[in-house]
Amino acid sequence: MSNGVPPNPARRSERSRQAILAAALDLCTEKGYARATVEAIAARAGVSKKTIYRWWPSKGAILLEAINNAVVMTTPFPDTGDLAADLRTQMNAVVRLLTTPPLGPAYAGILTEIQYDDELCRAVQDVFITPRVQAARARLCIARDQGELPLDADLDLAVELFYGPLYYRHTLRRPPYSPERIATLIDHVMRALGAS
Amino acid sequence: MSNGVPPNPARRSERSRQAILAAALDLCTEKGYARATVEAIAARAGVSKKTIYRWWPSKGAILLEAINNAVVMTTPFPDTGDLAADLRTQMNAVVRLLTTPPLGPAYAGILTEIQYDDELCRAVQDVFITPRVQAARARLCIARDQGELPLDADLDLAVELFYGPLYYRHTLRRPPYSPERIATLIDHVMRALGAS
Amino acid sequence: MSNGVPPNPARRSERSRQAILAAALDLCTEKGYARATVEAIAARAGVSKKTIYRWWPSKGAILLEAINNAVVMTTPFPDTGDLAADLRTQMNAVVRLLTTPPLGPAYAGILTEIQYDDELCRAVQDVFITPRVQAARARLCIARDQGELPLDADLDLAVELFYGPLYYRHTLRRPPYSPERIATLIDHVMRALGAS
Amino acid sequence: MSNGVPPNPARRSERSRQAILAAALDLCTEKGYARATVEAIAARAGVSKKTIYRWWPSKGAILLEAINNAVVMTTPFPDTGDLAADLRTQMNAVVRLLTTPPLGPAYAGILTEIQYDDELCRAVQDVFITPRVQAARARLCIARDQGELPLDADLDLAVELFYGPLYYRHTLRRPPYSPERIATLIDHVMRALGAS
DNA sequence: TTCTAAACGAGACGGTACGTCGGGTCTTATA
DNA sequence: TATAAGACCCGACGTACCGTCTCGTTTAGAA
Repeated sequence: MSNGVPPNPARRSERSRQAILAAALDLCTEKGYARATVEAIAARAGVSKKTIYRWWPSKGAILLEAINNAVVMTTPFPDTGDLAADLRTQMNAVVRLLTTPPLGPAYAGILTEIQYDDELCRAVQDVFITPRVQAARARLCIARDQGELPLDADLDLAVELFYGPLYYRHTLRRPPYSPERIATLIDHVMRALGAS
Repeated sequence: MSNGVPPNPARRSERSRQAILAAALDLCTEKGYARATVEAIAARAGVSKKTIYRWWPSKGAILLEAINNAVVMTTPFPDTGDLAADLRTQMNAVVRLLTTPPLGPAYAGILTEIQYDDELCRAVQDVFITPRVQAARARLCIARDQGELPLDADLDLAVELFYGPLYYRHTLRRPPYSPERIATLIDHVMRALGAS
Repeated sequence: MSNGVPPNPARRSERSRQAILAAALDLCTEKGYARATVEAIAARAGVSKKTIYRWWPSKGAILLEAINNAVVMTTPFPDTGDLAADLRTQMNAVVRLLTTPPLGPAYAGILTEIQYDDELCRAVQDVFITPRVQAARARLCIARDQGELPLDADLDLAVELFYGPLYYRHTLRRPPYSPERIATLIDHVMRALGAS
Repeated sequence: MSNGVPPNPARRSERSRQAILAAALDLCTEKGYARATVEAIAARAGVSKKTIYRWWPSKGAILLEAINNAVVMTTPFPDTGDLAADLRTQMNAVVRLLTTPPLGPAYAGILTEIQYDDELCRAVQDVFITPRVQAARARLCIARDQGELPLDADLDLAVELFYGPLYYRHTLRRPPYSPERIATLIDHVMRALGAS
């Protein structure tokens, strides 16, 4: 399936790479994930399809890189010492990621693609999901150590109780959580975890 | 863009309809949602593509009907008087729906399709999601009236706390909830809601 | 290929027959032979496709009947005693048949259809071509008997020399013969035949 | 309706082109013009339909090129100094073209297609008909200059008197001219033109 | 005059082919 | 040797008609 000889990254055109990532995000925003075809991305970026397939295995992979590029610098998990406040910050950011251009359509598209593309799924887990889940869990761990959560709190379940409803709404295309609703959600889950 | 004349349902071939629904589910199971093309469904069902497009606007619509056909008779929301037990029953059924052939692949495919297809999205809401959400909510309502939940319990949030984590796992392709884990989840959410 | 039981002509609906013939000619004129589909003819005539296929084996057969209906009463081969004049009359009529609505497009279409449809070809020969060729030959025969042509004139060749150029222009879609040009053509052929 | 960008002929695959032309002629011979569909040609040639539509607007255009390829090298209008003999040679070749595989079915099909397809008609005129008509006329011109025909001979009419009957027989699907009959035809037309 | 078998309108059906689109691979020329 | 350009094979799309086949509903000839 793959080429015999992998390309030499040293000779890669950074100019093309940036153009492709930008074109991919733009097209996702303008026409939606499904119509942002590799063909269209190549045309928009002024790039050959071959160049795209040389460096990425699929459209999803391009957008994963594009999103990661954009998000990586903006969102370490906050730690102000107030767990609920930090969760509000973070969860609102997730809702924004799921719903707001330019990243929203791209991320939503990736979430559909991983249902069919195992390779992409692995990549998304590795570079995107797992680190963020770990970060969230680590923040909860700190909160527990500082007494904001009981010692026996089920932190893995906690993560899913916090984020599950957000993804539930997205997957079923219900209206996204408002900040107020997120606050309510956090209160409930904290209570579920046995917080004071 | 649309048809001139809508077809006459009275003259519809039930034989073809059944063959199409069965072929669609089978192909979804065998080759996955993406490869279950309209072309392949038509061939498998021994039916012309025109017949498919006469009655359904898209592949997703076929599978929605197929799933609804299969599920409608098996799952009214149970009411044994024990809310937690009923939730366990129901939520395990949802996990099964999301993961187990022949319906799993089809339902998963539909959940991706509604991200792009507004008409299908509306149909899925109307015939599938909303009735089931309402049924769940109604069951919680009964539980509240019977004192299993406090009078001020936020039932809408409750639904999302129960089902959110299930869809979260599915959307991110994490391993599905086990029955034990579901029990734990239910315990936590009951506590979040302030159950005794 | 054919039905078990042939239909009973006594019970045939004359109303439908007329509507079909008219619709076929109209559609041929409006959209051309190729777009005058059986489907469109049925719709235009307010008639079921089954009714068409019950009485005609193909679109070409409909139009053959339509043309024959229209032409049969207007054109016996003229005989004024002046062969050249009669030929002018007749050949101008042929050019008109080949070029002028409502019969032109239909006849042109039939001439293409007989290249592929042997049954239609036989029908066209029997009901249309052969009688007219015979009539022309008969007229030439009379002319020969009356001394307008030599006794040894090759009448079969004559027919083809008269009509051949007309069909040549039609088949190659060159501009049709003008009346003047027809006169010249007749003069030449008369000379070829050895007329005084 | 038309394409955005015309393809670049320099990059064209000669291999595919040859395969397509050969497949088109073969299928025409084997199954007839009507059944030689673009789909079948593509399959036979081992080529995608896209490749066909990239370079030809229609099936007729393919066969026009195929025929022209095959005929161009074999038939300049002969000039042995004996007009009647040259006409015999040439007209027999035309009868063969109209009746004999592999070119006969293809040429016959094109002659029907040009009745509906104006673009193809223009192409056929330009690359096939007009040059050959001109060549015939030029040969007659030479004959006239050399005294084989009178100075005032109507050469345009002559061409149509020679070839008209051939096309007449073809269009009406009468049996093709035999060489002997062609000789008789030529004699008559020469006399019509006033040859000595 | 009534009955009844047919022809009828409507149009759904299984097919074949259409012309288009995009995927992923491969070739050619340029820098 | 990576690139832009883009032709290539392939598979699927959604549409158009084909000719066949039910369906009720007229309707016209025999009873």
